[in-house]
This record gives sequence, C-alpha cells and structure tokens, in this order.
Amino acid sequence: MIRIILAEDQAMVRGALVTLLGLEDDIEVVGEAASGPEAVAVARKTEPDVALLDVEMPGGDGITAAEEIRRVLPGCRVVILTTFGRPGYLRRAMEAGAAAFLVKDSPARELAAAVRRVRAGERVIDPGLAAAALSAGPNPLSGRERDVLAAAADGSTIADIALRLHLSEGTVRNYLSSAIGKTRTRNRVEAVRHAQAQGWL
Amino acid sequence: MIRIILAEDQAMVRGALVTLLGLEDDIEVVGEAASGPEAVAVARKTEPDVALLDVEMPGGDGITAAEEIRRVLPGCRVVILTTFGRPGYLRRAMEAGAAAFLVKDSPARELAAAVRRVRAGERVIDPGLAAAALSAGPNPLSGRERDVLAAAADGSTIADIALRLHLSEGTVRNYLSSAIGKTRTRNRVEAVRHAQAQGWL
DNA sequence: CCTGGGGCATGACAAATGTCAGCGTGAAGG
DNA sequence: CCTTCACGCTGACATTTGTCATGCCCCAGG
Repeated sequence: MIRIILAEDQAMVRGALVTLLGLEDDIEVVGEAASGPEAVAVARKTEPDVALLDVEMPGGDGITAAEEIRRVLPGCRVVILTTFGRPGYLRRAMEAGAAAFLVKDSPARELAAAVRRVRAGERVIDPGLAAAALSAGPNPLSGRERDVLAAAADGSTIADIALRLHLSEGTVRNYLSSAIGKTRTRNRVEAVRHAQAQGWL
Repeated sequence: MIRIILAEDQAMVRGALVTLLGLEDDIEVVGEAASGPEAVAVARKTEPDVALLDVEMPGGDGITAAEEIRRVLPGCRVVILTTFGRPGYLRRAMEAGAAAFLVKDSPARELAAAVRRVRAGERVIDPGLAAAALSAGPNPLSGRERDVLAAAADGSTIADIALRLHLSEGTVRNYLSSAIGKTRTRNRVEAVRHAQAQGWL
C-alpha cells in the first residue's frame, strides 16, 4: 500500500483526484491540503510515502512546500503537479528535490503511474519539457531585478515600486531596463509576461 | 439515467471528473471534449441531457459553446464550470442560457448535485457570486474599447495595436484612455487586469 | 591586489503613454 | 426632429517610461 497526500487549492479537482487515486488498489490517500504550508503540516502528521503537490497555490507555492517536506521527511518522495509546463518551474522543482514533474494536461492515468514509479525509486519527467528547461538555460535575472519585475506585474507605476521596495525611482527604472534587456523584450509588460512564462518569477 | 458530456482542456482534471461522475449510479458520461468547438460537435453527436463546460479553454471558450449548444439542442441543459468566479462570466453565462454556474473551488460533490438539480429543471448559482454580479453592474466598456484593451493585454505597444486593428494611433490612445477612465485605474496594465478580473474581456 | 558583478544612486535625454478638446459620421431612441 | 452614443480622426500637452553614462560601495574569485 502506497500512502500519499495531495495538495491542490481547487477543492473540486482535489476531490476528483483523490477519488481517482483512491480507486487504485495499491494507493491510499491519507491526507489532503489546500495550500503549501498546510501540505507541510499534513505531511508531518501523516508521514506519507509520496506527496503530490500542485505548484500554483495561494499562500505558499508547492515548490517551497516540497523543499520543506524533503527536509522534514527525507524518505518521502515528492511529485510536483502543475498547470503550466514552465522551464523554470521544472528547474526549481528539481533543485527542491522533487522526484517527478507532471503537467495537468497529460492523461489522468499518468498520475497513478507516476506515484508507483516514484515509489519504486524512479524519476518521472516529461522528456520534451526537460529538453526545453535545459535549452532555455538558467534564470538570468539578478535577485533585485526579479523583485522589481515581480512588483511591476500588477500594473504598479515606478513610483509605487520604489516606495514598496524602498528604492529610488531611478534605480527602479534601471532594474526594469536591464530586465527588459535580459528578456529581450520591448517593455515592462512583455518582460513580465516572458519572465512568468519561463517560470522566473 | 442522466446522459452528460464534459468539456475541459486539462486532460488530467477532465479524466478525474469523468471518473468521479461515472461513479454515480444515475449519471452516464457519454462524451468528452477538450475545447469549445469540440464540445459543440460532441454534443451534436451524443445529444446529452446535460453539458458541463469549462469557461477557460484554448480555441473558443465555454460560454460561446454554451450558446451554440442551446441553439442546436434546446433540450440540453448547460452547466458552466470555471476556475474564476468572475461577475462578468456569470452574467455572460446566464445570457447564453446556462442553467448552472459552478466555481471549481466548491466541493467535488457539488458537481453531481448540480447535474441532478439542473436535470430537474432547477438553476444552480452561488448566491454570493450572484450578488457580486448584480452589484458590479454590467460591462461598461464599448465594443471597441474591449477590443483595444484585449489587444493591449499582451504588452503590445500603441503602434502594434493600431496596426492590428487598422486604427490610427491617436484613436487607440483615446480608446485606451477612456477604458482606463471607465475602469477607474491609472494605466493600461491596471485597466487590463481590472477588466479581466471582472470578466469583461 | 585587481577585477567583475550585484546593489544603489544621479542626471540627462528620447520615446511612449495618457489626457483633453475638438470635429465628423451614422444608427438608435425619445 | 433632436439628442445621444459608439466610432474614428487630429493636434497639443504633460507625464511616464526606457536608455545610457557615470559614480559609489561591497564582496568574491583569480
């Protein structure tokens, strides 16, 4: 019997996935969570063999949760589940010690299969995605550039960002400019979109 | 036996929801689709009692599909399923003749319940969401303002938009300006975000 | 010890953006 | 018939944004 927990914010898909996995003879869902921190707590309590974690969750993403779970329960394998197959996500997931990386538009049966293979010590990664992640190279943005770009994502003006990050407006402009350069885009908005698509934020 | 079809782009959650619904004694899933147009085609072929349609799908959204299905199969009830409980979505769904509107973060059991209630002639709408949709009022943007704002969403410059929509740059600026005014925001990006959050695009 | 990079700041300049006041059309409604 | 509103355009103006050069501090690597 493989004991697993599942973290996913949308209750309806969480419920559906839980029943789906519950139908498998060799899998037992011993816990559920709706956020990253909750997942860590549940993992602590239930000590599962495998943790399925969604990346996109409000209040702490799945990758951060993965790191913590790996630290607290080194024996627990982590499967990262995501809507978006972004290269940067994959990279970060691997660095966080994940054993598998699944995108939600692969068929449903893959999920149980991945759980079994991971339990058996294998790693499960989509080959095309792996290639994309490698060819894309690592995140070229410096820490501060990331901060500023992230702060710009919601349509904030330079003045807003400067205030929020305690920087001068000129500095914010400089960071944005260099981020635009590194993403090889034409303006803030494109830079933000590109960085998000690469999973750099 | 209630015959239903399900349209949802993410294969994994589609599969999970299908098995979930398949477990119900009185429900039979007779078709699946991964896009709006495909949903219409499947509905035509299978003539289901109820069609479950996701709003967010690439290549034709669920609400447009709902309209067409209602036209082709007046006896078929439509349930709209969505990740985001945006007031504008609800409004458009109702105008398209939907019988139910569910957000994916309500519990999984709601789904089968909604199918049954809809089949029985009831309408299923989250009360809080209905209130929000009413209090928010209708979409204040004119057709062209919507077009221009939508075209601006990807970070396009004024010149890009003008070219794409065959307008003068000044005209584009004017539409953007009035959209910014109507959304009571400070710039393009905020206007786009606000309009999207309201389901106006 | 020197160099390169990240971090932070100026100031100056060019380009893009946002605002306003107009002006004309045509379609819809009182 | 007159008004209103969406649509499309112009020109002028102020503000914001993006770019570039330059300077400083600190730290790590060769």
